[in-house]
Amino acid sequence: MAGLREQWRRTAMRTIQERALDLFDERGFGAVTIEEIAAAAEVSPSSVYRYFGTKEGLLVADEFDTMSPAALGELLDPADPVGSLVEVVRRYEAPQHGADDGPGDRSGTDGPWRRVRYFFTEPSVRSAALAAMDRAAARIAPLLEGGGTVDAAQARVLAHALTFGYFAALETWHDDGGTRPIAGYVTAGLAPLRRVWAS
Amino acid sequence: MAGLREQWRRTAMRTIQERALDLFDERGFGAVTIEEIAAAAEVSPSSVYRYFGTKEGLLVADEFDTMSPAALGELLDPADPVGSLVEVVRRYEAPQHGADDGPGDRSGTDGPWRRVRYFFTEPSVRSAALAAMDRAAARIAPLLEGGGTVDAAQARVLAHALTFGYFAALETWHDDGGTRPIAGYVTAGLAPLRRVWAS
DNA sequence: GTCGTTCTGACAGTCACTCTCTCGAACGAA
DNA sequence: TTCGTTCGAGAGAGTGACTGTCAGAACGAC
Repeated sequence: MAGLREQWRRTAMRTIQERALDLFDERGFGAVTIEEIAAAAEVSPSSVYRYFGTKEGLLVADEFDTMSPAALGELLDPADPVGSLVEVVRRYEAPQHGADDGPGDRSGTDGPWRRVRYFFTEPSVRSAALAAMDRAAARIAPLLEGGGTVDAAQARVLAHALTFGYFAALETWHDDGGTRPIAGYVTAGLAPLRRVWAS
Repeated sequence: MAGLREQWRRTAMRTIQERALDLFDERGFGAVTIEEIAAAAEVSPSSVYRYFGTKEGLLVADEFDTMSPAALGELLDPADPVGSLVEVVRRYEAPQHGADDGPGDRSGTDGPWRRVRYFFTEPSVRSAALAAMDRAAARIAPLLEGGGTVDAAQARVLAHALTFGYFAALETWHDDGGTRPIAGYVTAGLAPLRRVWAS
């Protein structure tokens, strides 16, 4: 059912991303070419572009981008978007999101840290991450009109406030060293925004 | 005092920007090369890069980027940032911001419309605009800690909420055709955010 | 097995952007 | 005014991200 083709596509994407991360960590983002990444992953450069679009996409590729609107709607409570966001982050942070290697040293594996670090150290990647936040905002904006207390324009503003507020919290987390759980930073950082939806 | 050098630099930047806009409007952003812009403005391509850094910078170059922190501090009231923002937009929209051509047809001249249009029609320009908002947020964040009611992390979140909320309002304005004043869209769109600073 | 579709890799081309170097013109001081 | 100094402009070459197109191969359905 999974489709043999689709299955191989996923594993190919994973290995490309991993090889890319390896090279980036080793020599720096700017010093690695797409061609080298393709060679390391044993695919053609064309495939890298087909899968990720841009070089930055290798780091920013986001499962939320491909999530269906319906699934997104279940995640987000229009009455308490900040709480929903914290919950999503908390679930996302739970184990299993470190590839499926057993317990042990987690520093070099694939916590969020490894990818996200580049959001805040590599300007072009930061820009791409901002664009991803922007796309996310466009998707959740309609979901915020729920209560009927805000119109479409305000929903758009609040969606941007949420997604980029999240981004800001993520940066604080990064600046702190990226050790403590992200959810705490989101809870604390976005606390003032809760007043928007307070009764 | 103005420095003869600095003066010519400014006029050069103006003409480059105007020629670029002309070409973009005529043939589309993607179909114009830096080389053509440089030729039209009678400067070298090197100068275009020196002045604006990137092709998108031609449209996103922002006087707030170069504004001193002190001047920024005077514009922004930590107790009512939304009101301050509206006030800045209102002042920015007042006449005189249309170059120094006399009254008359304003459609083709240089209202905000002409540049801002590309923020929402050209993806790469949108991305650059988001980056500019991000830089602005980094600059105003420290100013929001005024009351002592928010810490640095929360100030960063709120700064992003403000700047990208503004961006969202701007997009609504654009989608509406860009005719009515922007300040109205900012006031209406950011209204829910006022609750954050409500006593 | 066979056909239509879809994905892949190869290739070439464009252009944004960087780096380096040289020259001339503006600046500050005598 | 004049003489160093400094700064910016232009020229040129190079890199690499990204875009198209195309032929061939693997896949899925029958």
